[in-house]
Amino acid sequence: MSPTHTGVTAAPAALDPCGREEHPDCAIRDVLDRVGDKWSVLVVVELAGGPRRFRELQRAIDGISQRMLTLTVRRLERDGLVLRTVYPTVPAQVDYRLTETGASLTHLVRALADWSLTHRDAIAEARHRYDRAHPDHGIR
Amino acid sequence: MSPTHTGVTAAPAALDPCGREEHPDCAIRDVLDRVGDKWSVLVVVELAGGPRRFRELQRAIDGISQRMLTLTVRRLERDGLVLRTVYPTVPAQVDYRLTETGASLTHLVRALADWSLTHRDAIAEARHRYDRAHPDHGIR
DNA sequence: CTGTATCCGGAAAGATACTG
DNA sequence: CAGTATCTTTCCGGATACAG
Repeated sequence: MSPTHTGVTAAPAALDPCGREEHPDCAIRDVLDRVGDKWSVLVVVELAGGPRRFRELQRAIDGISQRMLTLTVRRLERDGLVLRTVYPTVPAQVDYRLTETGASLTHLVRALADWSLTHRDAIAEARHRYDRAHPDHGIR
Repeated sequence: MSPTHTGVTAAPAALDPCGREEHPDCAIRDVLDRVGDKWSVLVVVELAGGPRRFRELQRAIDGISQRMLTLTVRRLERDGLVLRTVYPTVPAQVDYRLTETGASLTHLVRALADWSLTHRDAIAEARHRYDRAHPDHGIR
């Protein structure tokens, strides 16, 4: 029961989000680095509704720049989450759709959204309380 | 069936990860901004194993700086995911533990980890294929 | 021990112009 | 339409010093 949990069963092990805890590269970090950036999830969410063309994505996502959309879909393509199809028409036409792997991500996204919806009010309250208690704290 | 899905039922709506699609502030983005940063998840993961003191967290997380740990736990505290308790001993002693809300996050984290474990090989392969096909592409 | 306060370098993001 | 190429700005994260 020592606070430094020297006993084998004293402290429950933390979650092991990694395949092998010996391994330094954490599995969770992998997902997060892939999905945790500003735009990837929104692209996946949009593509969950079916194939979309470049401009459709850009219009749907609101606020994303051409550059960021390009980078985002490229990364998703590279990771095998999104399939990019070019039709040799003129002007060029490209569509993006989720692969099997990418589609399996929508479950996670939905779980994320559910959690967020469930707790957003509690979180907003907590923030207000904190901000009132610590007026000039520069936390973002 | 037109590619621009002008029909009402032509294209399945994308996932709605937001409470009200009218609302601009997306729920998912909220979670992601909170949880998608470099360290928050690792802190939550560690705290899932029980309360930890500042130094314990820092030692456990490996690579995190004092500054980043402070910022991370402060944000988590502000959002009501982590409870910070100060014991007026000398030297000061502080412990952090998950709140109810914070604990509920561990489910998501586990889901994230599971997904990652399941697909990491496929993703690694996809990357190698992509990188072989597009040798000098500067994608990260 | 548990932080706060600065400073700084580099990566990410945004804006914009241009091309096939 | 679907990008690429640049340039600029912003901000995250590390290092360090110091304080309660």
